[in-house]
Amino acid sequence: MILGELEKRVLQYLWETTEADAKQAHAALTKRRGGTLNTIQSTLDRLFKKDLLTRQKQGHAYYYRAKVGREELIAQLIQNVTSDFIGEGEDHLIAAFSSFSAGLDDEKLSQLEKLIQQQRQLRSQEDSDAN
Amino acid sequence: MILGELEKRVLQYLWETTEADAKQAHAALTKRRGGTLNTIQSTLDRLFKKDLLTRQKQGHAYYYRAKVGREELIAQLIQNVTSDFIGEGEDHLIAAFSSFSAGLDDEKLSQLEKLIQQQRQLRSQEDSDAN
DNA sequence: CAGAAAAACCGATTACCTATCGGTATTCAT
DNA sequence: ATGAATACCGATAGGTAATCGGTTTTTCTG
Repeated sequence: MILGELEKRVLQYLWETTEADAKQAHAALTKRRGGTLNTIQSTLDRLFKKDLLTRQKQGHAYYYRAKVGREELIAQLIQNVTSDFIGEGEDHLIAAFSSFSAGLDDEKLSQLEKLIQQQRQLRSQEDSDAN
Repeated sequence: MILGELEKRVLQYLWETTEADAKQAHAALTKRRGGTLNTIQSTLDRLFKKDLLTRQKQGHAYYYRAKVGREELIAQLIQNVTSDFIGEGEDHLIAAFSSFSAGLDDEKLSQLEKLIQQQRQLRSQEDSDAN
């Protein structure tokens, strides 16, 4: 799935704003770029059809919300763009790490390790929560 | 940068084969999909213009080689597709990790840690090599 | 060197997608 | 019911991949 320039901006806007209708989005996004309400409307619609937004009618207008968070979308995009190059049983992140590792300095490596620890910690907590 | 379906196949073929001209690529790729030599030729040319291949004339034909390896390309693609969502000072891999971590089991986490260790080791070796 | 063969190159077409916007149909509130 | 607000539809422009026919250029060979 490919995201156009405007679609990306709309998504980012919705992440900030939580919820908006076409009019609000248009007001917010058109300060620095022109374009009619209709353009925003069809962009929202496209994103909705791509299953990236939810919507709900309130009064006249649909109110849209992002259905996926930033992290989740990033994960989706990475999978889409790399899946053709990643074989069965191979993990996307592992492949990504192999791709990036050469460009990482010591600090970044440590940072990653910390994140891994955090993730582990998070899980043991969840486990005890479940009991 | 977006890669079309055929472009991806051609790249994968070149990673396997190291070097090939249009004719060879056509022979290899067209068994299961039809298409003329010309199609392969223009695809090779497009990839060349995208700076993903190098070429060199030998006899009649250009012989093409992949200019980027698989890992490198994956890294490029990830950066392209995510850069709009990643702020200054934020690292792509770190962001990717955040995106994927929820989907990783313990084994994958350990695998990542190992890779990080390897990367560190690799560096200390390079350091001593340099001396 | 001339002619033939091979491949590159050029241009057109099709298909798909985003961005854009005008015009019409709906819907809602009063 | 009527008018305003919004959704919906359809058309257009612009970009890129895939496809392929036809022409030009290059290279090999006799």
